[in-house]
Amino acid sequence: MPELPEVETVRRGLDDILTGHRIEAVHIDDSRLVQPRSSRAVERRLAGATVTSVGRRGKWLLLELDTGDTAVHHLRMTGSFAVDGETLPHERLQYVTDAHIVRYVDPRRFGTLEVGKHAVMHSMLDSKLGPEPLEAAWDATVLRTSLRGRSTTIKAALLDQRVVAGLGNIYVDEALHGAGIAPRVRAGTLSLVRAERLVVAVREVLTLALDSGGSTLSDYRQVDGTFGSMQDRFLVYGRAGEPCAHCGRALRSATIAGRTTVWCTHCQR
DNA sequence: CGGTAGACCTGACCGC
DNA sequence: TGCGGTCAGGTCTACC
Repeated sequence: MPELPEVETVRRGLDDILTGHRIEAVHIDDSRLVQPRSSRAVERRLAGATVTSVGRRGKWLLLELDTGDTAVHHLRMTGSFAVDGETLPHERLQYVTDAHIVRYVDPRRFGTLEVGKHAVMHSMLDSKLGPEPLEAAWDATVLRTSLRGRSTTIKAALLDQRVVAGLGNIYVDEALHGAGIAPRVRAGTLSLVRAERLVVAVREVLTLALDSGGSTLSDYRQVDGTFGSMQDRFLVYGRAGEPCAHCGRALRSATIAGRTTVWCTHCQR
């Protein structure tokens, strides 16, 4: 589920709830969650720490702690957080703070939690992630440089977190539609003009999604329990066979880069 | 180097 | 109602 807009929405919710508060206890109920597996050690390591900020890098959430540690969550497909209330189905972890109980829920248990020293966690993320798409440092020239010589499709390239951090299957399809670029275009052949259009389209769709509180499909919701509304604004994702919003022709679907991909064969070249 | 399938899990949904 | 098949927002690994 969660791509950059959903993870950023969760970050803002967690920042409001956790920053400045002391973690009294952590309860982990999923032997797969912690990497590398030692739930009890992580529970002990986090207990007593105060959260100094909640950050995000790509699709990763970072709880910065006054102990010098960073707790790094990845939600994968179905992870989400909720605050207070009753125990939820598929609850895998609780942060019990001096003010709230923060619950991590993940039906499919793909999500991960890693805890380590601040510098270690940040360099781990930097080693696997490219630039943030909403930061000015990422532009058409940077994008073209990262795509140079790559024969793979633009769809696969945008899903590659080393090219740009935070896009997933939904927002790649939406951005390619916005930019008028077909998903099978060879990444290394993108002209500067088209790269500029793509950067603009990525920023537009991510900004719209952030303003909508993210997309709610089945699992995702905001930390306060409210739903996002970006799913109502998708122009291509989940709309195979429906008319293109621009030209009215039926949207086409195929598997590209191993993922279901939807696009308009007329508007996207 | 690059690409694609398979694995990791569970639930929802569809057709019979 | 129940069963089997298919699909899902992500990433990593094995293999060609």
